[in-house]
Amino acid sequence: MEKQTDMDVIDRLRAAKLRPTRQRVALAHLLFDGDIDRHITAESLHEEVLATGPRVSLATVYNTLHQFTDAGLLREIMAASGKTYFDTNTADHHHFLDAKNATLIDIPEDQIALAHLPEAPAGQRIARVDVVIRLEDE
Amino acid sequence: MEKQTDMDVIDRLRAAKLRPTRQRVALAHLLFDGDIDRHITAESLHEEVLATGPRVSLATVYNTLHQFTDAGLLREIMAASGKTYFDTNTADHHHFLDAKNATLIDIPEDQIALAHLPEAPAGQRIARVDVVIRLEDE
DNA sequence: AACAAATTTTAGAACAGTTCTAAAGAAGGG
DNA sequence: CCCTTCTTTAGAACTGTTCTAAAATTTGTT
Repeated sequence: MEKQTDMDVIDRLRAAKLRPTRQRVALAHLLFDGDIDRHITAESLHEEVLATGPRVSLATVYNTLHQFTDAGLLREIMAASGKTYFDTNTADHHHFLDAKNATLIDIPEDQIALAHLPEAPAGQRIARVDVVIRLEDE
Repeated sequence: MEKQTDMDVIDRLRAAKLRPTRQRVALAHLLFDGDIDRHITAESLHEEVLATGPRVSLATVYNTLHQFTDAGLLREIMAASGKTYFDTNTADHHHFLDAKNATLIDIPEDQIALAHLPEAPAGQRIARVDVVIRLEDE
């Protein structure tokens, strides 16, 4: 995804039924401009927005991350280490976890073949399959 | 694993280079007697031990869970929901996650076939692969 | 059994990450 | 513009976990 104009971002927010406030526009630019997949935490995004954009409180960053996640613009990652990570790549894919550096690395979905999955228990269905490959130093 | 005598448990602790204190013996019985795989948190185990055994502080439960994990008697599970879960089944296996009830269900390893895995990044090796199948209501 | 040394437990404080609260501010529609 | 609704905010509150320093227990040695 290339650098977006404010208008692009505003449309995106409107489509998600979120008012395009100054704060949300700034956060959306940070999250969705550029084409790299990002793994961010509330704290890291907060620091980032403070460094460049308008003043945004940490509470708003949390609110916004959850709203974006509910709207399908972000995905919450099953993280280690107590912190919640959000992934700007909402396609199905998996992760390497470098526990020592608390870092996640994307693995494209087609690089892992899940040959057969068990049945979900009665009354429930599979929402999503997450594979986390934990790394350690050689 | 069947109900163990204190002696069984004490030997197990000694083998892990842990002094068999009253507290650790009580916790080990709760964790390892009976043959069901258990998914516990520090808090849940603390309540359980208070209900039946000697007084054990929450700090000791945390300490013990980490010591048992380091000794390979427990495994820490990549959980959702901020809480840390410990699994008495230390064999390779995977989990269903019922997010609504914050419950984990074991999936035997042979019920999931991981056909091919990507290479670990240079200088690192794969420590462990966790598959979490997130469930939702039908 | 008594002693000293080493380890463990403990209560409570401290801490990190996240959510809540209630008041002030901004956005959208007539 | 004005009114209603939604959003942001600072700070308090909360949850799960770790830390601290003192008291208690365990172990090895006599």
